[in-house]
Amino acid sequence: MTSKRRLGVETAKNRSRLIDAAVELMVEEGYAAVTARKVAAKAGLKVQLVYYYFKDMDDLILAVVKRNSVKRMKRFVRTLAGPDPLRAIWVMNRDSTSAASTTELLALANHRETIRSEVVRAAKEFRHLQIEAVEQLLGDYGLDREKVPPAAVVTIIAALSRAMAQDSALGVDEGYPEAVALVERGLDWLVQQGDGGAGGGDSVPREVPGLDES
Amino acid sequence: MTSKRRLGVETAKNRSRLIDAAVELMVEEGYAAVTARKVAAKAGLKVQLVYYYFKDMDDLILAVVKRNSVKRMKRFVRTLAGPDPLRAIWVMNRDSTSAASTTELLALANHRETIRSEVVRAAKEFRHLQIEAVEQLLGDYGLDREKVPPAAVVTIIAALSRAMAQDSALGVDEGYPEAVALVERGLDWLVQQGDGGAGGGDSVPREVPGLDES
DNA sequence: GTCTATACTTCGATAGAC
DNA sequence: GTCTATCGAAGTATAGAC
Repeated sequence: MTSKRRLGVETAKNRSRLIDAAVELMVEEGYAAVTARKVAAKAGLKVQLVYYYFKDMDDLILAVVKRNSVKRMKRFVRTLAGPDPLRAIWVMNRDSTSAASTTELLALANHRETIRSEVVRAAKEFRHLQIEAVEQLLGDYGLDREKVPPAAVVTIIAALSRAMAQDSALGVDEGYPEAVALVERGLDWLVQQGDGGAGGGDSVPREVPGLDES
Repeated sequence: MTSKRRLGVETAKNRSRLIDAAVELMVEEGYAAVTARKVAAKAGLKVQLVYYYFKDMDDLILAVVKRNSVKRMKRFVRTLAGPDPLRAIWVMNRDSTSAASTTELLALANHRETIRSEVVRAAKEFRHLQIEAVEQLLGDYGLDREKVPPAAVVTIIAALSRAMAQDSALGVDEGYPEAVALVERGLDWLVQQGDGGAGGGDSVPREVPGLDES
């Protein structure tokens, strides 16, 4: 009813190519460069195909966001399966391959409602899952939730990771080595609480965490 | 030599208005909306004045970035003058009035070289000054730099602040109350080391910082 | 599904009169 | 310093033939 033009299948090969092209463009040149013409050119297709597969440009961007969310969730589930999930979460967050597109998506979400709601939805879901996982872990370690709130740990780790990814993309690394070292110390300590000095093997306990009296 | 067109004074009233308009547009609609026509319209001026005062659009954006840096530096210097500079730095970083433009500028810096170098320059300078200030403070408090590295403290605080500002702009606050509380606890503890339980008065020491054994 | 053709808008940027 | 006039390039989106 709403639109005269009516077509566009979901699992088509060219549709996927257009999304790929859009992601590349966003990373390389920024969201402003994601135009129908450029996307089509990068995908080796004609402009009109963009409008055949997507309602409009917002619809294309939305597809990019969703693909992004799905990929990240899959990685997260895989990550949790391994040993030392706490540090795995940290490393996963630190991974900066998707840092560039995250920055762009964040900026985009501020100004386009459809994008915003999807970004927010995915972010909340992801955050909750991480908190839940860490709650479980710290519980297993027998740690007091009051002293080491899982939500705080996850949030600080995520914040530091994102900032580091954003800054290193620009070539700014001032302070990060020290910050990372401090977090690592904290994680060492947390994990050490867990295996009680028996299981792991190569975990080097060292001392107390970061902010302790001298 | 390079350009035929040659004019544009630095301290003109209309020049400043154009920068104002550019900032507003960037915050409200994103950097892609900062076009010569829209900026002029928002400033109530004719399009051509944009090109009279600025070499090109990049030049305008650059002016926005510089104004931003200067403003932030001034706030920082003011901030350091007061009592409890450590917490003042934290509060200042948390301030989210400029969060929106920061997100945009960050995204922009990834793709435009002239913007990037200025953003990076300002970021590094600012970070160094903060680290220096905190080093001084923690030194006064008689704290061991190995246990509480100033660079790590500043970086984590800045990272958490930025992430929180970005997320709250979108309406995501999951985990932040807990993270903020943890940081506050840490700051309480640090400051407490400083005034030895004498000076301040209303500072409630409570206990040890965040990541301590139970 | 894909292409041709096309309408309309907005953009950056400049030349030159006043 | 500001305005009129003007380019050409690039953008979104649609209609309709094949």
